[in-house]
Amino acid sequence: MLDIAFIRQNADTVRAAIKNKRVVLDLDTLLAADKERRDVLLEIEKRRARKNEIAQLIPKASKEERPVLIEEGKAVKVALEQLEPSLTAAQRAYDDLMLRVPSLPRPEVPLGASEDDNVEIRKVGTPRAFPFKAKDHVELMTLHKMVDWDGPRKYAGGRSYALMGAGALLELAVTRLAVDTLVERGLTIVIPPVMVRERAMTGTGFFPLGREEAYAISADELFLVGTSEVPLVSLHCDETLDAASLPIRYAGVSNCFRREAGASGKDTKGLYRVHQFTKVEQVVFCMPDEQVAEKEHYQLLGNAEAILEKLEIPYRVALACTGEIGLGQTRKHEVESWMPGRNDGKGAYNETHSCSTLGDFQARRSNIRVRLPDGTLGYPYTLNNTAIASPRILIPLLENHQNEDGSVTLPKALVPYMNGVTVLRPRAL
RNA sequence: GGAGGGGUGGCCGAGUGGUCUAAGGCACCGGUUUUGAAAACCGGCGAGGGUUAACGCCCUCCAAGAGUUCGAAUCUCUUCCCCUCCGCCA
Repeated sequence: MLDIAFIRQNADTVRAAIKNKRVVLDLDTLLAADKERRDVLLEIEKRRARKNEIAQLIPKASKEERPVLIEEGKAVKVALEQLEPSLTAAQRAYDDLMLRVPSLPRPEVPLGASEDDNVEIRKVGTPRAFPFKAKDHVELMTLHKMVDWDGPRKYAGGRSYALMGAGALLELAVTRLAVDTLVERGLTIVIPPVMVRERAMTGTGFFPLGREEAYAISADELFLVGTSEVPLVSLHCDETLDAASLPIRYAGVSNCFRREAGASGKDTKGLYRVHQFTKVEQVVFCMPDEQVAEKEHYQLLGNAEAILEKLEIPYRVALACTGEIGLGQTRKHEVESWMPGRNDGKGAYNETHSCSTLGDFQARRSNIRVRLPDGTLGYPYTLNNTAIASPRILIPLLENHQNEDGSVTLPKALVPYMNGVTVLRPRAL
């Protein structure tokens, strides 16, 4: 969310952001709604002022004056009752449009419409040249009996799966490795609620535009979160933070739920795109200062890279273009891990992490403020980045570390988390 | 799930239909005093919005929403949250 005063004064800048971010929104409709809302408000406030005046006069009025004032009070009340619905309507229209205004991309964000316009920053690690025919994760996991593919699809629907045996152990292991890495780096671990109210979804920017992406628990008016970013940011909703308490750095561990509406038929094979997964997510609140935020941003990125390096997975980092960054994001880096089995076995870099700065977008929507050193109130900046998301990360993990016989040599860092096992061997049928 | 008690400014807390423009205290900030500090005394001290060149003026906010009334922190209804007890339960 942007400040309406800012929008009024910088309409062209905002218009450009709307266009570059490919958001569907007519800014003039918003500006008109804002004008309408203020016009009606002015009319109503005039009458409310009179209403208050009359209420104060009545107790002091003489016997003769009193009935006259009460009559006028009644008339003002009726007038207000007639005007108020139009204020409610104007306010609602305005609020709805305001929630659709994107934040402004940082100057370094490249202009572009699709991921082809993202700018590669660096590649780390070199994809292996396999001297044998490499298997993809579906083959490997089937071979190791790491997944039950069929049972869950019967009782839980498409894109369902059950991690079994070594597959389940691997998820716990990479999760714990990520958690330990982040705790060591000073983040506070949080296991938050995964069912939240609408305000948390709206407050973090996932609603109203991403509504169809979330699972709704209608009986209780709750929603399943698609990332623990939602409850972690909401942890401080309606609060005024002390400047001294910033930065606040959290690492959330949770299951994440995504309907993948609009992705039907896409990535249906294997565990790349699923409805339910486990994720360790980093969330930071910092002072509203671009330089501070930038430093935090690269720290979050560095944390994710450190985890990938521990897992010995080759990856690349790309700066997402304007068309690829979300409504609230002002800058986003994607970390793409090398997955040898993708792209018909030719291999491809695919997104496993996403590192974003959101400026004050979420803080404004979630009503999170910070007392600045000069005594005034401001909105803290928020940032987030994936630390690990499983099972997606198991794809590059297994595919990159496989051997010709289908066994998988675990990266050293993971061995302690797998109870000392160094090589996973296919289970005999 | 059942019964009961609560929710007032950063915190504590008074307030049960009209001078509530929310008392008082604590905390905080400024000043006087002091070598400095403390204490004492004096003053200041919430947020959001509208309007204005500015000073200022106005509106809204006593958990949230709706209602009664000329007028609501106060009365009614609904919801949320906290506490106590009972029930159920990993």
